[in-house]
Amino acid sequence: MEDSGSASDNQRPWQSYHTVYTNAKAGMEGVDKEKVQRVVYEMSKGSKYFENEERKEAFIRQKIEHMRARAAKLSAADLSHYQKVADKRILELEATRELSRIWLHVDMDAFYAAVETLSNPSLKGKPMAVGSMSMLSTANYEARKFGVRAAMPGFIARKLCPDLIFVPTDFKKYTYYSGLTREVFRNYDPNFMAASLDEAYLDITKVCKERGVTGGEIAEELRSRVHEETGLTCSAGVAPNRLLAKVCSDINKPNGQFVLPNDRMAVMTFIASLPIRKIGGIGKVTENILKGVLGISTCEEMLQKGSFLCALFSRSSADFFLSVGLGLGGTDTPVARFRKSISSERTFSATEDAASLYQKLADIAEMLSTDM
DNA sequence: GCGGATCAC
DNA sequence: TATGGTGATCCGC
Repeated sequence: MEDSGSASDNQRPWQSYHTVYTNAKAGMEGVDKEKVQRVVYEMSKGSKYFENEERKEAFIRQKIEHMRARAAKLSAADLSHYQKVADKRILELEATRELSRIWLHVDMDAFYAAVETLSNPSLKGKPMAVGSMSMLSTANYEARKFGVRAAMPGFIARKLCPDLIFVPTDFKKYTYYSGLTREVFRNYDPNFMAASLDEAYLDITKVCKERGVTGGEIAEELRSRVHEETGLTCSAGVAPNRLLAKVCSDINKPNGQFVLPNDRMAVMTFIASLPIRKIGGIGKVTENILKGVLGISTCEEMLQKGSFLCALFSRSSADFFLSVGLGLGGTDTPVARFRKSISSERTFSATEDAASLYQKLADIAEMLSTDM
């Protein structure tokens, strides 16, 4: 972990503001990352948003320092104790390993952008993003070559790619096409789990067995049928659990697939060199903390540093980290899921006018009431 | 139990 | 000019 207050940052200040848009995303392999970071920094510096990001980054650095100090204080006896704790947990987790089910994760390629291109074919081959000057939902692959990506504000994207075409979001359209894909999914697993409009998990164990085909063959067929029914392409991952299937669907994106066999050695080899940031649930903060405190970058290192993980983190966090190191993930078919909360929020420009703040509160409460 | 932080899409 | 909205979970207090 670099020290963000170092002299080198004063020479290249944009490198201290480096936590946004840095994780690898499909279609962004050839991008000049330093140029993108410089443009993002130039467009961001001085803004309230930027100040808040810096405040959050400073807080994380402080948290890392605190945890490093705790780690350094651990005695040999402590470490020996926590090594035993970790070894025991690893054995217990290993005992839960399930290799009898085949999971498929399907992920539509640049979904919103692809749908918009279907309804307006003149967009084909041109850099395009769905969203507004404030925020982009997604960008097509032509735009990604310029460093434009989902969650980036449009005004920065236009700086990176002056010819970028902006298309406003149209959820009705995406919901309709999502429904078409789900009709295809249903044929392979009637209990499939929708993760969003453009992602789903399918337990294809049964259909593989009944038809005497491999998971890879099902994935090829499903992707063809999705394309026939919608004109859209998707990518798929096949693996013994959902966590791994999700990682696999990203490997040959777009319009590709990757199969990880139901074999313990294959899983352990696959997971060994895998960057932890690829794992769902490990975001930029957790990545920074694990790297900064324990030097952990790959899943394999989760097991090697098991004693520290058990010493420094809660039981549930340590269990999650160790299970990642083992390549374990969900294999069950959860029953119906219930919504636990409902909320409404709106971003607005800063004001100290009490009357206007109360009015906004009333408006948002009204929207929430309508939703409920 | 609550509010803030983190994460995913 | 300008950096989203919804829902879930975890942690510290």
